[in-house]
Amino acid sequence: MRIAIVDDDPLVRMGLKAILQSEDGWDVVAEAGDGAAAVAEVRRAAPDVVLMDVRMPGMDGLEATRLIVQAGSATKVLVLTTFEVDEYVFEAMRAGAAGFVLKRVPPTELIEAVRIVASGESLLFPASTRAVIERFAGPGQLDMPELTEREQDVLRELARGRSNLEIATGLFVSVETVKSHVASILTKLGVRDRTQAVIVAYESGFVRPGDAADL
Amino acid sequence: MRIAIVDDDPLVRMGLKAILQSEDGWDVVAEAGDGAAAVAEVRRAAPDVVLMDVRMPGMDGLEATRLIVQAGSATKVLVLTTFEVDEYVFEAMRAGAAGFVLKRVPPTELIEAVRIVASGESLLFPASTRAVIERFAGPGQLDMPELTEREQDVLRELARGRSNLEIATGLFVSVETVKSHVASILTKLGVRDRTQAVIVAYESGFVRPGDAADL
DNA sequence: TCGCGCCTCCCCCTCACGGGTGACGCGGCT
DNA sequence: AGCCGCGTCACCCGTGAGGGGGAGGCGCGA
Repeated sequence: MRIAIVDDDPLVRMGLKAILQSEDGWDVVAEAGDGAAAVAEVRRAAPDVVLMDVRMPGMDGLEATRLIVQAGSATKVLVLTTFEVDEYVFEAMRAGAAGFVLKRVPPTELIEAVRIVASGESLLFPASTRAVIERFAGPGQLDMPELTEREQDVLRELARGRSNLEIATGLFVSVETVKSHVASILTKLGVRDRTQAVIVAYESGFVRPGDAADL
Repeated sequence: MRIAIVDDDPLVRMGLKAILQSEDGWDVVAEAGDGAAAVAEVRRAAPDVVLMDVRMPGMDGLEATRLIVQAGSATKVLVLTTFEVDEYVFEAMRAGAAGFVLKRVPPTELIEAVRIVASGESLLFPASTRAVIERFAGPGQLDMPELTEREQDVLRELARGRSNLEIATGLFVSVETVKSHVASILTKLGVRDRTQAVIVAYESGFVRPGDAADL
């Protein structure tokens, strides 16, 4: 197992190195103190796993992760962080990280985490998993507080790509009524047309990918 | 810690019960062999955690999970499954499950999992986490193979709610060109209007919530 | 060399959409 | 009683959007 360690604090690097090299056959083949150096080192050493700190001077760990993953290397990135900032988790996932753990986890768990990401699987620490589930699956379905019940019905229909006429027949009302609701939705959401309304619906979590499985 | 066990196999229930009751202060306060009974038992016993099997005769575990979560109880649902079917994971997350683990995990991990979900956090086993990350963060950004480069550019603009004119100025071409690209996109995606195109873009993962952070 | 896909641009035509305005019945709140 | 939000429906009007054509340039492979 070939491992790279990226952290701006030399002491943290030493600590991690000591933990990881206690495993038979594990080798720390590269170290870096900032994102740019990390990208270069990974390109050079082609490790199996990179332990990547988030907060670093210069290029941060998330940007470095993005570059490493987009370079198409087989190297897996395990992001380490001191604080449980949800936004880091989402950014890290989008950057292509294979895992996200807290620095303070016990050595055995850290070793297990490295083993898991090296095998192609992924893991997040429990609080992040909760955040991800909430964001992914959503708190059920958000309820656009400013919209009335009926308006939410219409917005759901909009988000399924229905025309005003289709919505009207589906909701058993006249097209005029639908238009009136749509107009109200547009002004309340502060958008220009139905397309933007649908985008807001997706971005806000009011509807989620998977809701319109058909089409 | 008050726990409910839901599984159609009495032997599995016995096994789980034995494992969980080996912990001090942990009590299995309800059991059920199908989804409907599970919902009723949880309503009656109000346990802290439910271990929920997916495959069951009658109402399955995912539907039962949905009902339990939507009922607004504080009970956390930990879904157990024999096979690593990704689709189950997504359904479980959307149903509101707090965790998703394989039945075959060692007892210590199962106990740890129960402890985690009871504390309000969540966990998934590593293969599921990988699947979730891939689906959530996506493989970067999918590339609608049937669309040409330029058409993908236009679709991205559509997915940000831009009008034809805005797209034209943004891409430094004429409105006519944009209209022609849009027409091509609509026929290729087999949809009727730009709104449906945007929906397809979201549903297919071509764009993801967060891509249009503005608006 | 020819064809073909892609990108670009143009014209005409139709219509669903969206803005503006007004109206009615209903229920709840004061 | 009065008011107001909600849901329902209606009409007019302007315009953006989409369908159906056609056309030229460019690069690439047959």
